[in-house]
Amino acid sequence: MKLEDIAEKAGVSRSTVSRVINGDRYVSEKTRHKVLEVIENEGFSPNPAARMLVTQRTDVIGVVLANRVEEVFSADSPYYFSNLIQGVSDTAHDHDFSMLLWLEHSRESVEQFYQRILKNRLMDGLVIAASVTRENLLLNSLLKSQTPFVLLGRPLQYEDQISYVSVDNVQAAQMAVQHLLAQGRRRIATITGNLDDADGIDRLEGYKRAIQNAGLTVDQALITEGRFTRDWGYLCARTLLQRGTPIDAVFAGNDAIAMGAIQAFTEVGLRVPDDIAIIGFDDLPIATQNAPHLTTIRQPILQKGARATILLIDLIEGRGQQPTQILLPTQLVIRQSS
Amino acid sequence: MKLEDIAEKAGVSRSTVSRVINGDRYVSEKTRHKVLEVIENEGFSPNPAARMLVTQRTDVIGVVLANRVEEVFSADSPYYFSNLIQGVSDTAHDHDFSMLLWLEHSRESVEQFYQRILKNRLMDGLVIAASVTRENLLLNSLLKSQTPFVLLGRPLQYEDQISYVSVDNVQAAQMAVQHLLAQGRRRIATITGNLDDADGIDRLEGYKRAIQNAGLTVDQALITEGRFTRDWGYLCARTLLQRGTPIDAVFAGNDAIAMGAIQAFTEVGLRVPDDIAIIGFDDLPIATQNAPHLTTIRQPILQKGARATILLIDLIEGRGQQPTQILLPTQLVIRQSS
DNA sequence: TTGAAAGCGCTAACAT
DNA sequence: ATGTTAGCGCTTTCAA
Repeated sequence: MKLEDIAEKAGVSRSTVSRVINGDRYVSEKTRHKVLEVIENEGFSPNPAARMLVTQRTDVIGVVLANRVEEVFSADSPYYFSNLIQGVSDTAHDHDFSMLLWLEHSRESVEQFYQRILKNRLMDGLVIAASVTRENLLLNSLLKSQTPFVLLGRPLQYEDQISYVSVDNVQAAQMAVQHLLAQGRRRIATITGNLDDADGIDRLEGYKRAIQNAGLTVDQALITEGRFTRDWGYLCARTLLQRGTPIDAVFAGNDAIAMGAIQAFTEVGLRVPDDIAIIGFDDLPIATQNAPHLTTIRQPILQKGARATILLIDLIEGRGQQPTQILLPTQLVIRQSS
Repeated sequence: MKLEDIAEKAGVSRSTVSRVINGDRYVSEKTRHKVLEVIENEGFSPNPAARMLVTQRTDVIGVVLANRVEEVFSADSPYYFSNLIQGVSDTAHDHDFSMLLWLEHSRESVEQFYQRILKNRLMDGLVIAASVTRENLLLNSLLKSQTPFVLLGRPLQYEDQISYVSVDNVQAAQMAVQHLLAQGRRRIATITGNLDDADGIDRLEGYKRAIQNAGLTVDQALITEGRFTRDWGYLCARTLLQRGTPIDAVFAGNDAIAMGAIQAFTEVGLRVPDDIAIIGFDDLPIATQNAPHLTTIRQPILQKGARATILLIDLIEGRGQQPTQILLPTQLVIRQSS
């Protein structure tokens, strides 16, 4: 079934059917009705390939989850990326876009992965959720080819040339540590997330600022460099314990880290929050699924995906040409662990 | 940049370039080399719209996650669907397909959702991960239009006309309950998953068979109908407690249910496994993230996605026309909760 | 307000 | 082994 068949059945020309489908104003009510009726009866929808070929638009966006598979969807935080995708998906479909999902294959290099994406010409633009150190190839090619894209998270390079959506990690981390300070804690440690990632870097920066603003000095013995996983949280907490430096609170780079840390502290008989307070970041479901419920910073994950997609579609449709940066608000959620 | 530009630079015709790109045998080594060199230099890849238009193939598959959003990606088990998607994605890309992801929008009806998918003509076929009661519209239309598709999970209708990949839930559930029986448990209750879903139905069936095979009688007071979520597990466990019927073990429809049940039992002072044994289904990460570690049935989630995709691509490419059903093996994983 | 016709970039049948 | 040519099903001038 094609346009021409509809045209014939409706007694009009191809062009008129096309006009009806595309909402052109210059069609009489009468013919419009007739044509819509035939389309409805036949359950017709236009061939997207033919349309793409002439319009040079696909109405498809790509979503790139560029962290290594195991980190993205494995043990700890599938929730985070799942919600991101849901936010993108909802918004995309609101604007009649479909969504091509790109996941790194376990048996391929990052370079191959990016090549695969770049070679695919089925997308009008990309939403990229990835730690950005590794994707110079991707970012460079995209910038060079003028392909519209929006980053989820602050890029470490070209910050002013790139549209992105994030939260104010520095400010949020400060808020977290200030909360611990307000509880009377003074020996506040931190277990960072990945420090090749703006989220990790900025949260550490916020920690330091809060400590300094309180008139304390930043003590390297209180800082452990981890990754955004539960296992790393566990390991880094043990490292802190082994160092022997007294601590009465920990600011964790995210909730997964916090859960691992709680486990480590609990195992050696420390009580949370009595002996040691813990605060996380994200407010994932795991935050409230075990005792003690986790005090944490809530960030609007779904909205991050949604706003990024709106931004991308604006870019694709030629609205708002210059790079835009959006920081979404966060919220301190006080529970039992602090 | 198009085929013709490459042709010109390589000093050959459009068709020859096309032949090289599509691996046609009838090209001399010399020209093939020349053409590939130009393609490489220019970073050319062919316009998929043009190719689709003539080949009537898109090399795109769709993945439909048709449960309500909240159930798919929310609190409990994003892990399950995430891994499914990863399995599909890996396999799709092995065969040079891209993957269009379909998530139900929070503000749309199932019917609208399915219409949206059916109207999109950008896919050669579909992998459908959904409880199947609700998608008569989808299945019917797909069957009628001869669109290739593969179901993840056994369909409740048209079972012999439909290709699907699942595990042998009946047998697996029997294995689970037999394990409890072997531990000397005799008052074995079950908290089912959704009973409008083949997984839920078949696991209940397996439970009943195991009970009967052991010479016991199925007691309705030991059966609670739940859903595949932690919350339902919690609620149904409380229901069991309120009924007052003595129980010494619970077969949960999945791990999320099991976790909720453990919480409910622990809250009233029951010890797992001393007072009550629990067994789950899936073997998600949550199974080992809290004490006691959960005894459960492991199912190969990634492989489910992978096999379904292979099946789908076979269908698309005209191999193996008749509907195929695949049941993947499961495994009893004995841990602390039993 | 409508129709005729050109052309988007590719593949594949046919010719050579 | 390579080139020529006719579409694939749409949108979009241009003309009427």
